[in-house]
Amino acid sequence: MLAKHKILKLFRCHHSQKNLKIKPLRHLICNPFCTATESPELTSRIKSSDTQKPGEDFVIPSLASWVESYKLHDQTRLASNILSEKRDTDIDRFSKILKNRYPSPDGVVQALNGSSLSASTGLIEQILRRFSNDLVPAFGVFTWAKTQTGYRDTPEIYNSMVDILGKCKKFDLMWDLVREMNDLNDGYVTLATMGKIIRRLVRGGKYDEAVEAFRGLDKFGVTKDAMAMNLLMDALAKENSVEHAYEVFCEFKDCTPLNIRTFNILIDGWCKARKLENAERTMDEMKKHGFLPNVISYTCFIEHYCHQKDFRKVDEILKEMQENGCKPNAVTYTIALHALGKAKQINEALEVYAKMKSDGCLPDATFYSSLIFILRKAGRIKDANEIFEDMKTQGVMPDVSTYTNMISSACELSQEEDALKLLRKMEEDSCKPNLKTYAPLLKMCCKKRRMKVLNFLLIHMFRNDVSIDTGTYTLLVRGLCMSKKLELACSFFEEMVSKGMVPMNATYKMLVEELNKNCMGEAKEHIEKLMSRVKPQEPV
DNA sequence: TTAGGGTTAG
Repeated sequence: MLAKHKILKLFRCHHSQKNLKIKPLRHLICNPFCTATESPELTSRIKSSDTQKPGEDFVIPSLASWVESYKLHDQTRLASNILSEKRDTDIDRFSKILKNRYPSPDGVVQALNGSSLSASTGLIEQILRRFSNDLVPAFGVFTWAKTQTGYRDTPEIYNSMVDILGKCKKFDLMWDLVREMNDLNDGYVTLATMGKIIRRLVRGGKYDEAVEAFRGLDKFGVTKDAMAMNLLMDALAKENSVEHAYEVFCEFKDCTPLNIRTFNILIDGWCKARKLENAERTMDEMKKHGFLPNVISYTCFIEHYCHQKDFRKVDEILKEMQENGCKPNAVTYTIALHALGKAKQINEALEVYAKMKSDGCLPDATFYSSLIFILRKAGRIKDANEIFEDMKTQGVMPDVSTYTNMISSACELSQEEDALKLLRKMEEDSCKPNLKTYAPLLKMCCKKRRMKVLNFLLIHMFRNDVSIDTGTYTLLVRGLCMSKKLELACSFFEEMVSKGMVPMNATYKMLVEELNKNCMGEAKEHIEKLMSRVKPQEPV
C-alpha cells in the first residue's frame, strides 16, 4: 500500500496537470540490426517481402544485444546437436520436425518414427503447450508418444489433448479420446476432463450437448455434485447464455446440492446480461435457500452499476454491504476504481484508493494494474511508472497482466523502447508472457514496419511456448496489410489456413483488396484459392 | 475453484 503522502501527491499531480497534454514522443532513431542471424523460415518470408523504406526497421541500441542474443541463441539451438542440456536439445529437434507442415497427424507420426527422439512427460507437455493452436503436430506427437515403449501419458497430458481437440472444434475426436481415457480404467477421466469438454462445447455453441455431457457424468465415474453443476452453469453464463444456465439450475436444483457459488454464478450472469430484476430475484431465492449474499454477490451488482456509470447506485450497494456487515475486497475496489477512471473521474477514482487504504484492504497486482492503467490513460505516465515501481516495495509483485498492461500502454504511446524493455524485464523476473502480452507488441511492429523486431518477437513467443491463435494471425494479417507488407501478410494468411483456422471474412476481404490495389494478381488468386477451401465466417 | 483491465474498428 502506498504511503499517505504519496496518495496525496497523486491528487496534487492531478490538479496541477489537469490540462497537461502528452508531449509527442521524439521518434527513436537507432542502429539497424545486423542481418546475419535470423530464423531461417521467417527470414525468407521477410526477405521476399516488400523492399524496406529508409527509416524502417531499426532497433534501439540498448536493446540490440538482447534481441541479437535471442536470435543467435535460437539459431545455435536449431543448428547444432552438441548442446549440454538434453531436454532443451530434444524440444528443438521435435520442433524442427513439427515445423514441416505435415498434412495429417499420421505424417507427423511417421516422421517421428524415423527420428531417434524419445518421449518424456515433460517434453510432451511442453510440445502440447507450444503447439496448442496447431492440431496436426499436437495430435501427431500425442499419438506417436503413446506407441513409445516405457512411456505413458499422464491424465494431465490427456486433458491437454482433449482441450486442444475441443479448441479446434474436433468434437468427435475429443469424445473418442475421453472414451479411450475411460477404458484405461485408471481414474483418468475427472471433473477436470469433463470441465474442459463442457467449456469447449459451450464455446462452440453446442449448449445442449454440454448439458448432455453433464447428464452423462456418471458414465465416466464423475459425480454430479455442486462443483460439476456450477462448472456447467458458469460455462453457459460466461458464453452470454445465462438463460441456459438458469434452465440447468431449474432442472437440477432439486437433485443436485447447491451452494452459494451456484447463486452467484446466476447473479453475475443476469447482471452481465443487464437483466437486473432476474438478478434480484436470484438474490431472494438464494436467501430462501439459507445463503446470505456475500461480497461476490454484491460485487456483481456493483459491477453492473459501474458499467452503467451509475455511481450513486454503486454507493447505495456499498452502504447496503456495510449495513449487512459485508466488507468490500480488492476486487470490489478494482471495479469501482477502473470504472471511475474510465469515466474520466480520476479524482474520484483516487478517492477509492484512499478509501481502500483507510478500510485496511490490501491492493493486489490486479488492483495496481488498474490504477496504472487509468493513470496512463489520463496522461499521468510518470505517476503510473512510479506506482509500478512502488508496488514491488509494497510487497506486490507485478504479474503477467500488470506487465501486459504496461506494455500495451507503452505501445499505444509508440514507446517502442519502453515496451521492449518491459518484455526484457519480464524475462528477468521469470514472468512468462502470454498471447495478450505479445499482441500489442506485434501490432506496433506491423504499424511501424519493424520487420526484424517482429521476427524477434515470433522467436521469443515460440521459445516461450506461446502458440499463435486465430486472433493473433488476424492481427498480423491486418497490420501487415495496412503497412503494405503484402507478401508477408499473405504468408501469415497461408500459415493460418494451413493450421486449419478459418480467417474472418473481413480479414480476407481486406487482404484481397490490398492485393488488387497493388496489382498482385497471382498472390490474389492464391489467397482466393486458399479461402475457397475453408468455410467463410461472417464477423461476429 | 462464483466477482476485477484489454482484444479487431480505422
